[in-house]
Amino acid sequence: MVRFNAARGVKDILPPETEIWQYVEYVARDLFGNYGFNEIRIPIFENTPLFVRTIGDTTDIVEKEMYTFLDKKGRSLTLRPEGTAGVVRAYLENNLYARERVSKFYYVGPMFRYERPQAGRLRQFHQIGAEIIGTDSPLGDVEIIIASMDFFNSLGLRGLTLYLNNLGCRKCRPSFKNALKKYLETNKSKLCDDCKRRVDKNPLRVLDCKIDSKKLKDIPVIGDFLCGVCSERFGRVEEMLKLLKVDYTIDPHIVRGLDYYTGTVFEVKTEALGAQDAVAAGGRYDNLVSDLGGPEDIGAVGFSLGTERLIMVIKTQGLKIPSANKTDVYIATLGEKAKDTALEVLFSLRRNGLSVETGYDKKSLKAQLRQADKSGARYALIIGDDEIEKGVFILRNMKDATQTEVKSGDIIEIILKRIE
RNA sequence: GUGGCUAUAGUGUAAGGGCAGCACGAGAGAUUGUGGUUCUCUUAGUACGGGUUCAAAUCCCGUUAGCCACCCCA
Repeated sequence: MVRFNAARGVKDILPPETEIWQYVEYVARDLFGNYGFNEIRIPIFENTPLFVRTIGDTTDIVEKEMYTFLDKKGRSLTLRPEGTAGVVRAYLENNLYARERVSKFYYVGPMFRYERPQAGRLRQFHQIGAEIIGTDSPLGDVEIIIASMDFFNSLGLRGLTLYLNNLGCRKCRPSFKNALKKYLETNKSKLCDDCKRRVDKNPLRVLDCKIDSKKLKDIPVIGDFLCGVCSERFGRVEEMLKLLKVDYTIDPHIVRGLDYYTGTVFEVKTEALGAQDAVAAGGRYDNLVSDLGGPEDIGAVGFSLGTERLIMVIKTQGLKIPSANKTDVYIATLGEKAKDTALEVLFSLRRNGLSVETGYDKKSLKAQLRQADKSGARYALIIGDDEIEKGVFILRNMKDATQTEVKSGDIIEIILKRIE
């Protein structure tokens, strides 16, 4: 017997875990709504060049992690590995910059990266993200950072740390990059093999290499190279965070794996997971809109969080989530006539907004009540042939095991009254 | 992509060359039409493919998958 397996690195999300997903997404919609973000729904796949251009052709994501395929007309398409590129593409394609000064979006959905799977690292995973496009104000940076922290806090997460860095802008980053490159070349012998490759291709990445970062003394620090505008803005971000009493740690090793980042970048890490501890990350990307052919000087900032990782933290910290979908009434029947009556009552109760269950197979009353108990129903409605003769049903309170005969004609009214 | 660990009923585990067991779950029943506790019964498993051996869940090889670290990141 051949059985089918899910593809590697993908996961079924089953009840009751889907309740956590629904709750997390509900809280996200509510909170981002309060922050002025509107939902945007963008395609799962895009033309491949969009991702190559925005994420950067020497990044790991583009070099080895994309699900890229040809369609029947030979076009190269790619399953989105992240959300920002698609959002910015949609923003430009729909000329949203002409419609409003600043656009704020959030999105929810699956992303795809061909990586070796591990707990918290899947090939299809889910992100919730938000973007502010149309301003380079430090207030945007702070809104994005605080929206993400508030989101985690409102779910009750503990043990999170916010790490912050600044990557500089078009003006100041090149001088830092050159200094770094020069330094790395003279110290090349100390580097690991991966980093030796990076020196030419993407020197910034050496900064977050765990092997080398400790060995390299007096390596250039971006902070010393920031131009006036960048350091002023970053100072303002720090001021606002302090004013709002948001704790953070400056970490010069945060460089991000996507090339479009400029200025403020951040990661939120948890102590509850293993090596896959980044639960959210983001930053400013002031050049991306113009790089994709849009107007100059449209600043933007955004972040995304990994839903699977978030839910892992929720589970390991044992956080409570409100449970939904409780059965109100379970209908049990006795006899043949009762079946038809029960059928009518079942649907009319449901049409009155009640959550009602009944059994599918012929079973003893005992078994039916057992099912009722298991379903968590507050009431069992027992419909028997004898009672039908008298024009009544038996309404049993499952919690205190009391039961009363109620007139069958009044059943909806009575149950609605008791349930509320 | 590199290195390592692991794989036994739905779930969690035991058996470490010689009869696959336990707990939970699920289903049925315990004097006729009344749930939860208790008791009884039933259900269901050695991931897949090879090899060694009289004999393999157990040893070996391969595959697949999960996990850990690296890498990377959400």
